[in-house]
Amino acid sequence: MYASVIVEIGAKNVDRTFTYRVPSDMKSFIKIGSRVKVSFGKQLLEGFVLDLFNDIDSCDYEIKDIIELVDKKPILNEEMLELGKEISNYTLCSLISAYQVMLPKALKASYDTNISIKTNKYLILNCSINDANNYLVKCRYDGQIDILNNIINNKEIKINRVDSSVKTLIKHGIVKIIEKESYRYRYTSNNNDCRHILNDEQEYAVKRVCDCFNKSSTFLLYGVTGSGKTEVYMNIIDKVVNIGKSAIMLVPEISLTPQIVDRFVSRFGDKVAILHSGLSDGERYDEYRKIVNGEVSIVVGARSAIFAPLKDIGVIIIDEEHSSTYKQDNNPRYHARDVALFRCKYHSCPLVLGSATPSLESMARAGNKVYELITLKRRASGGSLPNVCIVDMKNEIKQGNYIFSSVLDKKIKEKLSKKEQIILFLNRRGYSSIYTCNTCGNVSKCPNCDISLTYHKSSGMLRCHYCGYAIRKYSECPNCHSKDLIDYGLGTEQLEEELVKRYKARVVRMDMDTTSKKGTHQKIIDEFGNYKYDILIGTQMVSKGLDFPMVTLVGVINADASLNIPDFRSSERTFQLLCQVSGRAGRSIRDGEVVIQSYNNNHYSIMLAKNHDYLSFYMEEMKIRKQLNYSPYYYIILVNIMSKDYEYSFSEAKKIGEFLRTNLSDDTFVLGPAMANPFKVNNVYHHQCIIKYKKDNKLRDTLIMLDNHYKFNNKINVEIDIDPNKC
DNA sequence: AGGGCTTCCCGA
DNA sequence: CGGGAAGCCCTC
Repeated sequence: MYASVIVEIGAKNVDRTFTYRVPSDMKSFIKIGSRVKVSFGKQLLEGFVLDLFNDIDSCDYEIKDIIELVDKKPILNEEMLELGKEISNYTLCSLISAYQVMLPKALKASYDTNISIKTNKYLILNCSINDANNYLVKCRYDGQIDILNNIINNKEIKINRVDSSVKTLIKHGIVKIIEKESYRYRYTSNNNDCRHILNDEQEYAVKRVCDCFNKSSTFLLYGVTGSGKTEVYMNIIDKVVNIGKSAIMLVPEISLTPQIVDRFVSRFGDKVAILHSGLSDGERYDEYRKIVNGEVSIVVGARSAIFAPLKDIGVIIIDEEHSSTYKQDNNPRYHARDVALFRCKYHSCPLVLGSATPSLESMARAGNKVYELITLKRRASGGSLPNVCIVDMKNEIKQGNYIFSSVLDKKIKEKLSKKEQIILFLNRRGYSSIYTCNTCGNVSKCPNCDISLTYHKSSGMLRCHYCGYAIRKYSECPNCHSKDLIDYGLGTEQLEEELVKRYKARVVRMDMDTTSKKGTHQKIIDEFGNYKYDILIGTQMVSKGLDFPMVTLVGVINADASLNIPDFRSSERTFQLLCQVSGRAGRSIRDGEVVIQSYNNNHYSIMLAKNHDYLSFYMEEMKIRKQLNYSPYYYIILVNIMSKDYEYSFSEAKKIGEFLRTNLSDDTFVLGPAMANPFKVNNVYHHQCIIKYKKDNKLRDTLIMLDNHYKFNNKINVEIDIDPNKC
């Protein structure tokens, strides 16, 4: 018997199977999808069996034996084997990396991982109850009597160490030790299961999806913030579980840790497995094993949870479907939505995409009846959407208000006096983003990247947010030795300082710097929820999923930050962000207010966010996308050209641009090459070409040719990003 | 990826 | 001509 094995090396030139002989004692255990150890050249590697066959035509190389079968059961099931091929094909990544990305670290093919299954020891009877009772009668030792009584009452008891009483009991054949797998991660909910009665809109949504349980249809659940989408999801999942099937629920990473998980655990208890980036490798492995062993029927998690090896999936739900976190931004660059579509087809079950601000792509598909649109127009609490006020910061600056406009200032004071809570959003961490010399104009820049350094006051350092480079803040210009240095560009650290100074308020800051340690994120949320603070300030992290009834004011300090990013989706991102942040206010009976400060207060994505007018925004933005031939009218592919050698990078980029233009159809657009933004990261120069196409028969072959041409070239790295997040 | 084998360049 | 670096190619 022979096996086709793909080994753990990710390089393109070994991305194929190699033939190994299956030793006879392995024959009855080895399966397609099994993980094996093999010798490959001089090295020992792990790999996956992708095929098994009995006979082989003569071959001109010597076939080696498989050294070891790593696990009792195959790691990749039939669905995963197929899905891997699909991902590799679609994203042009190596097949092995497509398989590896689906697995937790403990199960990846990798020779040196050693994450073990943790077990607990239990004592059980090793004889009949009668014998045990007889022994009890004769026994004179309290220790043994306690243990034995305990076992008789509880069938088994957990032990941490084997003491002399236990040893004696074992010696007499009365009890024995068994080991059981234990799971490291245990999420306990602090809340009770509080179900809400569905309103008619929610009822209808649940019914529509449940009517399609055996079809692979896709729904777009468009519901304003606070319309009770989560409640709809939970009702759908409840029904799925009741008919004996399983469900996957994806949420964006940042909103995962706190409140949604809590609601799921309190409602579904230990039927739920949770997968997020905060888990250690061991914890993740354990959650994964719960799924494989069929002990859970619901998986809640971030992007990679879409690979959860549940059997018999009844529904997949993607919450905040517009979120860019669903696209992996390194190889393999898969989109969780695409994987979900594959899996829903495979299991013939519905896919639900939910959002208050659906991506234009999804809304357009709903418009074309590819997805079925379900709308939730009302807030579930009956409350109205918060009142949004847009402030023109150009005027405020004239009055000397740089950070807080007079409106925001007044409202902060008002809420503080009423003991209500406030969330302030500022999408920039650190103290100030630019540190510059007033005499010569020299700006502190990262030597490795094309980025200015951000001043972090707490550590006294200037840091690069791209590569991590940091230097101590200097007080003399390195260029002209002037001491006249200033910093500007407000960051969260400075905002925090200002708030404390001005309002004497209790302020807590949530950004990458304050949440890097495990558990700190949750701690901040809990403490803010328990009213230990008046004001929560933060970056992206505070924009999604948080639900605090006492928050009645949300302030956006600088709405322009995301608008000024050179990307065709920046308007869409800004609109989504503003709607989302606004949605944090007034989630209970109290009315909420939102203040948005901006220098572009006439921009449509800011103006339309005022009235949460998604549909108008959709129409407006679609016009622009149509004019500029962008998604969803055209599909986008980004070709990223990276090299440490600037000249070489640029000249190859020009060749690539020409190559694409000559090889692709006439109605496909090729833009560039242009300098990427940022242009230099970690001393690597980035150029890019953008392909915009509707239908192009030559596309796949051309991209594969391009990919093959550069895969052995180690002076330059060419990456092809299908349907990129940013370009 | 990692190792062996070939090639190429420069000084003696 | 020799040695060492750089490039090339193979791994069942």
